[in-house]
Amino acid sequence: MSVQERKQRERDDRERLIVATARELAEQQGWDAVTTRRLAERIEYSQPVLYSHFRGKREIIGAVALQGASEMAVAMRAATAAADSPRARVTALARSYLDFAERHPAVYDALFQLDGGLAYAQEDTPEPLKDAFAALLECLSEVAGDDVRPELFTETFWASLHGLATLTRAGRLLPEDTERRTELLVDRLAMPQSQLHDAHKDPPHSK
Amino acid sequence: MSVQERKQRERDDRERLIVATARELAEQQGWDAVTTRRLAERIEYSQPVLYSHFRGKREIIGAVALQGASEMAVAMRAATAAADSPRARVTALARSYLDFAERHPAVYDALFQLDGGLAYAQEDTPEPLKDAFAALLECLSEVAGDDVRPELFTETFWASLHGLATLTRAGRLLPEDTERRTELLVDRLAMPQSQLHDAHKDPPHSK
DNA sequence: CTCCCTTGTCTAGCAATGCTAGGATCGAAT
DNA sequence: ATTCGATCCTAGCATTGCTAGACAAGGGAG
Repeated sequence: MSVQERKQRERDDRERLIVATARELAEQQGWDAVTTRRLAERIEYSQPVLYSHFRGKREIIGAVALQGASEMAVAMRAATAAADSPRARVTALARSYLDFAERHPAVYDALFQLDGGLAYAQEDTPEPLKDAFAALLECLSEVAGDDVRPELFTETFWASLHGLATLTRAGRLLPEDTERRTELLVDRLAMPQSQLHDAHKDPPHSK
Repeated sequence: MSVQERKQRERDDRERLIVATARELAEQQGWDAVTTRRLAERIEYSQPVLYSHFRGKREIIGAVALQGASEMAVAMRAATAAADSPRARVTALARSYLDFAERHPAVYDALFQLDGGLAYAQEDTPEPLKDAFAALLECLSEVAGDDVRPELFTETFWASLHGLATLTRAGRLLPEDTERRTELLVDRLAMPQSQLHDAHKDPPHSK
């Protein structure tokens, strides 16, 4: 019995090695450089071994994505915990999100840019993904305002951050103004505390 | 001399045919299906012909992207022209942007998702791209507010739209709430007319 | 009208990709 | 010690982007 356990443990180790190596390779040279051959060579096994752990390259990307989602959730919660006002929390959240995307571009790609074969916004969405969204939701609910569902607000804020992250990384936006764009986003999107409970009374519509 | 002109004309026709076919194929079956072989077969030439017009697949994607940028600029200008208040113009702009992304996913991918070998946010950025950004800028300058550079505001708003567009199309966001998310974005990001000239007096900061 | 030579096109092929079939090998249980 | 099953690797397939080199067509000079 113990021998089977050992084998299973070795198998798990190897699976972790595969994911870690894929991630490392992707961070170093981009996902295009992550070929099954190179990956196999780095883990010092032959290619078919990869397919005994994962259905294919997609699932490997998916595994990296899940790992990244967990880390991202941790990072965001840590960042928001250090701030003391709702407003400061949102700023910290936004910074931490964009910082993660910038420092782990390959992981961010695996999560949101590439096809990792993961289900999103559904029941069978993997736990780490739900949790990362939950981390966003926890912080952003505070400043959503009374006139919008917190989920809807979170989705919108998240999409904005995602847009900033991807366009910047793709060279569509110059990185110098990232901080200013972040501030703008937080300033305008997040409801100031004072308006949180009387937003319905005097909505600042012009017409 | 006339014979050379004819040849050049035929060459130009064929180039247009290549781009149009690539776009069509991409819209029908996705960019993955756009292989040099399939493309060559559809235009009824051999693969090397493609390389006498474009350096490679990337440049073909780039050509589709430029075409798309022009069309997008036209669509956005048409949408905003029909509205009469700054606020209505921004809403129309946002809807038209997201509508374009939804109806021409392949073109949108060529523009912002794939590598078409184009320069962005630089001097040598192709004219159609600059113009598409200008179309955004024209409309959004009106509601940027006094405390932000119009360019910065446009970039941020654009990034938000881009985030919504990509996350929705990738299945990360459910399409049902698109309209509500758009409204939220416009409501919060676009400065209401009334606050345009006294935003500096009493900024709604909570601290 | 005939020959040549440029221009343009195609056939065939290369290296790299994701993925798989089939055989070889190793080790555990009898 | 032997059998048998799990595990792994060699070898290969089809497809990809891209290119070299052969080949043909057609205009210009004699």
